[in-house]
Amino acid sequence: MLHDPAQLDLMFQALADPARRSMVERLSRGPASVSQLAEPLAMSLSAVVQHLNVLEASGLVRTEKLGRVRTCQIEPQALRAAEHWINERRLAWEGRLDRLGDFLAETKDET
Amino acid sequence: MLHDPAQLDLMFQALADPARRSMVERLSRGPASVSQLAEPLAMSLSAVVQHLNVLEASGLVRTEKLGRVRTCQIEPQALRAAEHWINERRLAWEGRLDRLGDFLAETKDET
DNA sequence: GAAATAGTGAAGCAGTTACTTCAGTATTAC
DNA sequence: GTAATACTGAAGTAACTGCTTCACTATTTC
Repeated sequence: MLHDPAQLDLMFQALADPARRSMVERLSRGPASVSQLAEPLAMSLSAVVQHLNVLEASGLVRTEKLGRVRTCQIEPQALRAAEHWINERRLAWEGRLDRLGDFLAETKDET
Repeated sequence: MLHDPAQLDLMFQALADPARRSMVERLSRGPASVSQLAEPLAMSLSAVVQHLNVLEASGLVRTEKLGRVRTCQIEPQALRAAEHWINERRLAWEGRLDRLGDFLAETKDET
């Protein structure tokens, strides 16, 4: 699994923009062309292509060009890597709280 | 659960920086003061405070000042919100793939 | 109460980001 | 082969980031 810090930078950076998240959202419902991704967004096609390049560089999206149409897909492994990083930290924190709770409960028993 | 797009912007933006992720990592092992957070980082204390403000604005970290020491803690609910957003999209995509697989399997049966 | 500690706030600055427009290149349709 | 489609690429720009330094304010500690 990709745990390269630079890759995480790129993924979280990519997800930090609402236009890009809406593109990921759209792609989570199935592949789409650049124009289809652009359609609901209030910005030029050029801007959408630039966002798409960010998503592709982050590894979250893979694209393939057939004829004049560039078709885009989600790369679920990259999503999983980002999810995993967050999950690990949250579990570490929650585990700590649990152990603290146990300790306090035991301490209380002993008094 | 916080699904405000602007809040997600702030959270992902906050996680996009390696210094801030390292601060979250440190905090996942327990609360820390600003100086303790700064210690492993090769930057001024001022810079660390600025990163901390970003983390706090995103909701990922909560801080409390007692005397002259500001103690920082992870806010696991915020982590969970970010995790949840990613998870939903990944599951949508994977569910789609599964249904496509089923469809292809059925189609094959019928021939 | 003087000195050390812990953090705060503002100004400044180089680099990056999120767009824009405009001009271009393939590919496909008629 | 002409026109429409689907992008692509470069240049420009305004706003935002991630630092720095320096001056400062509270709190402890001795």
